Amino acid sequence: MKLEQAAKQLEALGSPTRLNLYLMLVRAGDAGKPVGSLQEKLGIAASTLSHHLHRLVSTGLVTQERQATTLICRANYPVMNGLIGFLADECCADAVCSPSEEEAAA
Amino acid sequence: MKLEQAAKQLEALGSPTRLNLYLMLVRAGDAGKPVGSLQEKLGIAASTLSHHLHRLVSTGLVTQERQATTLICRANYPVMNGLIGFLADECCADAVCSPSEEEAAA
DNA sequence: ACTTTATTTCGATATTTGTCGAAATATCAT
DNA sequence: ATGATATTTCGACAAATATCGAAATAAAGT
Repeated sequence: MKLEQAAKQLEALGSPTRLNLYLMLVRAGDAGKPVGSLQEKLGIAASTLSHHLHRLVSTGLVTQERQATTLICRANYPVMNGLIGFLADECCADAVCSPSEEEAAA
Repeated sequence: MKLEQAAKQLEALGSPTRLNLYLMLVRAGDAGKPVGSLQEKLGIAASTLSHHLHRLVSTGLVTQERQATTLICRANYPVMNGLIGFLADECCADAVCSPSEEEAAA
């Protein structure tokens, strides 16, 4: 994964509203959640939610599927795994990340 | 980890400049990097770098230690591990996130 | 075709962010 | 104390973001 892409995804998750939003979708699982239901729970204007959702969707972290007039949103797990992998890999590039260990570099 | 805290850390990493900065510190390992050296490599104004560093430090992702007139910066691995753990935990709350298919191999 | 429901786009505004240069501060050497 | 080096704080400004309400669009039912 490119640094630019990772930064975009991190930025997308780096707002309490959007992180909360994403977690709601994760908890909703495969069924996903319609936009309206998310809006009700978050208590923000529909236009504001649309803006935040767009940011999540544009990074690939969330997908959307139409079902009649409602839009179902889902967390995109592979993308999140890619991001976690990026962090884990880069974090451990030259260093030992487990807090228990201190010296292991060759 | 609280959502608010995780969002702050994600936001801190969610800028190409700061993510790059953090990765430089990770690669520097235990020795860390003085601010001046980081500034030279990044080619940004000292005051701008100071601003970005402050954001990383204030979330706990980076620590600083004075050595005479220079400030050594280091990546704070446990904090990063906490963040990765938060993402992994929340990501897998209700769903199967098998990283084995994505990267395991070997 | 018209209406209803669901969501987005538009325009406006307040806040936050990123950036810089200049001045201030901190630490050490002389 | 004075001077040198390293870094931060202080304004200042442009750009991006978050927010809202109103109007526009999409899809389906009547």
